Amino acid sequence: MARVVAHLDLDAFFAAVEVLEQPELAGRPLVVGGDPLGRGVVATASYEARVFGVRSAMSAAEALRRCPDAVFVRPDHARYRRHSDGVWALVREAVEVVEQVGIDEGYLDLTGAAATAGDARRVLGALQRRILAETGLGASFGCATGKTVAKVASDRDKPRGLVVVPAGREEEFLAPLPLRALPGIGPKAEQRLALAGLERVGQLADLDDDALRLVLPGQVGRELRERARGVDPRPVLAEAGPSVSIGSEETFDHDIADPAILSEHAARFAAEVAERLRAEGRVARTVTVKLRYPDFRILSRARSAAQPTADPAEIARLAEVALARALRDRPPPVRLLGVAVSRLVEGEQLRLGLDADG
DNA sequence: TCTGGGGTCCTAGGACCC
DNA sequence: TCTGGGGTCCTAGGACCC
Repeated sequence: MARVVAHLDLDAFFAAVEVLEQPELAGRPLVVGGDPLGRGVVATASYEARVFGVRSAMSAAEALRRCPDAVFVRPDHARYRRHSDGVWALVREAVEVVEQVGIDEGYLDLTGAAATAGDARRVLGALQRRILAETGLGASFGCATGKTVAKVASDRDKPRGLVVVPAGREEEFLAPLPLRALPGIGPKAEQRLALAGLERVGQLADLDDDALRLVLPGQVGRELRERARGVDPRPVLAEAGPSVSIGSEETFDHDIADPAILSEHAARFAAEVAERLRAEGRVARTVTVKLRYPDFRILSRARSAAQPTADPAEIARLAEVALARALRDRPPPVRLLGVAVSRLVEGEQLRLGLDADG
C-alpha cells in the first residue's frame, strides 16, 4: 500500500514571527537578515517585500536597492525557536510520526491515518487551521506518496497552500515544473542540465542511462532521476540522529590580513565549539579550519587528535596548526574564518572505555 | 556596498594493510 | 622481485539545504 507523506512548511517564518511580536510591522515590506550596509544576506522576506523581487539568500544591500522602503530586522533565533516549538508541539499532538528537518519545516507520515486523498486533505486542512488559530502562523502543506513530491507540492500554492498529489500521479505532477523546483537540484546541476538542453523535471525523468551518465554522473545523478520520476522511498524518521559536525564561523566586516588576528578568532571559535561539544556530552577526533578568500574560494585544512577531545585548549591547538598550514598554502587576506569539529563520538574523555554499559 | 551561518552528504585520491 | 585487488582511514573539495 502506498504511503501518505505530508510536508509542512511555515510561510515566511522569520518575517511572520517578527510581525507577531511587532504588530505595527503588519502589511509592510519586511526583510529579516543581515546588515544592508555591510555583508549581510536576506534570511526571510515578507510577502510584501517579495513583490519587489527580494528573495532569501540575496545580499541585504541588493534587497535595499530593490525595496528602499523595507524595514530591515536582524534575526532573533531564540525568538523563532520559541514560536517554532509551539507549532511542532501542536503537530505532534495531531500526528504520530513527525520528522522535523528545520526550524520551519518537516515531514509527517499519515499512512494509516488517512487512507484516501480526501482524508489527507481533511486532516491537513484541520491541522493548518489549528496552527493558524493557536499560533498565528501560516503553514503550507503538500501531500504525496513520498518526501520529494510532498515537498514540491507544499511549495506550489504558498502561502497557506494545501496541495495533495494522488498516488500514481507523481510523475505527471512533476514533469512540467522547472528543474530547480526539484530538491537536490541547485545552481550547478541546473546549469549542467541546461547545457544539455533540459529545462523541465520531466526531461530529466526521461533521460536514458547513457545520457544521464554524461550530464549527472554517479549516484547523485541516478538518485535525482529517480526523484524526478516521483520515486522516493526515504522513510519519515521521527528520531533525529546525532549531529555529524559542530562548527562556528564568521564573515568579517573587513577582510583580515594579519595572521595573529586570525589566530585570535580561531581560538575564540574553538572555545565556542568546545563548549557546544561539552554541552552535548561528546568528544571530537578532527578539527577543521575553513577560510574564505576575497575571491570567494574556500580552503579547508584539518588536523586530527590522537584521542577524541572536547578540551578547548586542545581544539584551539589543532585549529592553530591547521590554520598555519592553510595560510602557508594560500596567504591572507581572508574574508571568512571558521572552526568545526567532526568524527564525533559519545562520552566523557576521562572515563573512556570504563563504563560497563557503555 | 554582491554573496551569512548552521549543517549534511557525496566524491576522489593517497596511505596503509591484508 | 613483481603483480593485483579489496577495504579502511583520512583529508580536501564541492553541491546542496534551511
